[in-house]
Amino acid sequence: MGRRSDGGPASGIGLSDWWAGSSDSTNPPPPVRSNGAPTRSSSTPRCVVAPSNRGADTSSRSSSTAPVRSPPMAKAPILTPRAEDFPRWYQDVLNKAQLAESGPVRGTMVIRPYAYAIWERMVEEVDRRIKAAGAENAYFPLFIPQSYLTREAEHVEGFSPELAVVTVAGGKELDEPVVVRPTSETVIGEYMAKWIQSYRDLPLLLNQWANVVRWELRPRTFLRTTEFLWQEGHCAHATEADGHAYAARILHDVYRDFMVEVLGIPVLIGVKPPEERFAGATNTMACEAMMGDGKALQMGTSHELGQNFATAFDITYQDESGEQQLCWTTSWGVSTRMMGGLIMAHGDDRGLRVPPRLAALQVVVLVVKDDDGTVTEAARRLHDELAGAGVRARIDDRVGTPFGRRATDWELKGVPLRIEVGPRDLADGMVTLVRRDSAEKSVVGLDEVVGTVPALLEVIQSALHDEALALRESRTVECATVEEAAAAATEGFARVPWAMLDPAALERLGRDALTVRCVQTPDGGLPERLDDADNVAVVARAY
RNA sequence: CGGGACGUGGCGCAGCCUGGCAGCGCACCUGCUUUGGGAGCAGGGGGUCGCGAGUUCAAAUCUCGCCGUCCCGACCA
Repeated sequence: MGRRSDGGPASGIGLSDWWAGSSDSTNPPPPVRSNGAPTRSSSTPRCVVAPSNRGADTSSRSSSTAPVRSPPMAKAPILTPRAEDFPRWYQDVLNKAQLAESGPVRGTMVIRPYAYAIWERMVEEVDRRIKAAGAENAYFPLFIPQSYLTREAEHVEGFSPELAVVTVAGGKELDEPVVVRPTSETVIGEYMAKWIQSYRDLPLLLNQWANVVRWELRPRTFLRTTEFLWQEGHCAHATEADGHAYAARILHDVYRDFMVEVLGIPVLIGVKPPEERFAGATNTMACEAMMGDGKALQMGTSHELGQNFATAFDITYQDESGEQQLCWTTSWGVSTRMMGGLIMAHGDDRGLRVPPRLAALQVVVLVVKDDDGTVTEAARRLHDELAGAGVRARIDDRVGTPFGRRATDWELKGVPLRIEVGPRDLADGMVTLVRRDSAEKSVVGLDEVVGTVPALLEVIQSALHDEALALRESRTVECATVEEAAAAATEGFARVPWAMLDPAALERLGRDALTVRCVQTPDGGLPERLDDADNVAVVARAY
């Protein structure tokens, strides 16, 4: 939840060969809108929401024999190569893999079914961990009285520029404007105050899955959108130590565990410097990941709110000795921004690569061609067998569509493993397995597939993780001076002594759009105090 | 808010300067041939040219106004 906190025939032509050759023509960018987003002219708005204030390898059946050549007239790349223009590549992936597009209102997005299925998998996995950590799901309203926001000074100040405020509803001016929630500390605080009477009611561990709205000036699909989906946990604890421990536990056991084990994205954990704290928090901890271009993305945050909200909303309890005490609250969240992280951390020049544990679709069984129905039938049996073994699989038997088109499409979508079933393979009782992460192919007996696939998926899972980790390590530099850090952070992460970063140093870094992403202990742990002498700051460019 | 661009079938664009039947690529539909890496050929459907006024025999094209979008900056993370 942090404010703003929150991826032919010529049988020997490798995809990389296609690109090597020429072609200037990069695929057109996707700016989506064209003419007329219909302007609604209906005169009586029932509800007005206004922003406040400011307004193949492949191919080759065996790669070893693939002749290396770059065809003179290579086809245009499907995607803008990552190295050429990373943001454009990102947009191309969103479009070509049919992940998302922008909505009619600036900053909004439409999440298409394939991407939404991935999001649902994220929700499943995160939700399970949240419940394991003891929190319970609940739901609080989208609309919040504006007066609630104003009760916590820093909170309002932080959020007011991005609020969408409803001033007219039901055909009338409202007596008190209502804000569309940018986060729910305030409403939930109000109810926590009602529900908590004694120390026996603590800790109160709540979570909700919801959408929130923060009016953004520079939206980017998934990374920063005006409306996004997330999970926000809100807890009340008896002591500061309990709150701290729980916020840290969420960061470790829910977020980092999910990101590393399921998303396959290595993340740094650390404490945010004061300027990057959530509005109203006394401490903000975060998971930071490195994207394919070396920039940092904050993937999740966990906050200690001290007694700020407890004071503002009168969240108190009676302790064992009968005294009234103020609670210590925490809040934590991860959002659809993780979809952006997934794309940018794992995507390659062929498109998305979804790690198998996350994938809503792990295996696509592709019928290469079929003249008499036997191939499709064999593919179906294989599919059913895989599904029976718990593999999330689907069949692609659209034999009317050329093989290459279908193969390319599934690669764009990043399905971890493709099983090609064709007449040639089948004649030998074999099928071809093609890994999305490495493009490696292997030929396996029909009856061995089910025994092979689950383990292979795990191999792919760790290969993706390891690749992301290797990238991060290769682009992380230990620095002893601010100038060194400024140079290193342009390409990746610079680790510098936190004690060295006085205001002048931060100012210097800021000139190159570099910020402190988090502060860690020397071995990468969560520091107990921000100002411990040997703390290390991770400096980078950030999304 | 300052600066700069751009609005033409679903998407990407040409046409505008020099007014005269609204075009191209992709996508889509039909048929045939194809199918082990982005199919080919033939045929076909789809557009009040952002909106409104003006000039003109005639406006996508010229003029004025408005709206919208994008980029850079600012702001914000």
